[in-house]
Amino acid sequence: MKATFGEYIKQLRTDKGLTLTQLAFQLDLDSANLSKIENGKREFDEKRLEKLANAFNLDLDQLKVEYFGDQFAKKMYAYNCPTETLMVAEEKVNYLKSTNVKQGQLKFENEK
Amino acid sequence: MKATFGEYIKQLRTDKGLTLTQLAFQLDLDSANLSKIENGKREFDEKRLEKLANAFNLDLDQLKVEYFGDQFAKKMYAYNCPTETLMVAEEKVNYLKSTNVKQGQLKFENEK
DNA sequence: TAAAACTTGTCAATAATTGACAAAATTAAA
DNA sequence: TTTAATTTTGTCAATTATTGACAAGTTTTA
Repeated sequence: MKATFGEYIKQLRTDKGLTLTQLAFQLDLDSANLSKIENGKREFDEKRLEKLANAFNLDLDQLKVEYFGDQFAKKMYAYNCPTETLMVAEEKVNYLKSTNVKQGQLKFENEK
Repeated sequence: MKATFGEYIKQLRTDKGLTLTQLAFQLDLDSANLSKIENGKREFDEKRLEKLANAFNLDLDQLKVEYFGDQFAKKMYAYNCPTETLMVAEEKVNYLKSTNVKQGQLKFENEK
């Protein structure tokens, strides 16, 4: 397993024999900044997930799994959260789905 | 279950018969802003989790479960992430723990 | 109906993220 | 080796997001 999403991208990129510049172009990103992302010095912005999926012909859902799984894990690790946290997250997301909360009602929804 | 962390705070607060002003003071927060937090119009800042635990004599770990569980759920809901995301998160956090990544190595670690 | 409690709106101040570029370091090719 | 390509690192202004603060409104309660 790759520890970070950055390493995951790097893997994809090198497997396909792309240079940073080439991939960065597809992601509408500076190659220097892509390098930082790959090396965990910057975050990959979620607004580029779709472009990333396109670049490598990946399933967007699978990419979300990798991306957010990584985000959550880092948070958990940084804040030393009990594993239970993820169970509660699951309950809550089911609850949200079941109540079908309107867009914009939750603060998070405002994000792009 | 409470849908949001804000509602959870409100519950705690009203159960204890505190006013917004009283709790806000303990959290070093403006009462108007606490109101927004309770109503999901603002995020509760993680740096105040400890104060919140103190105010209600709660276990900090349990609070983290509620807080981050809520955060993750909202993200998942907003971005329509597959449930699988949480499994991957669990794997990854275990991986991080097992490799005992040094502080500061991960971008996230820089946060307070 | 007056006071207390709560909510909402706004905005400047602060903080975080981003894009951009230069320059170093590393790697690959000739 | 030299040279070119690639990658990494550092920096910083610009953009964007979050926060604290306060005023003004509404709702609740005594």
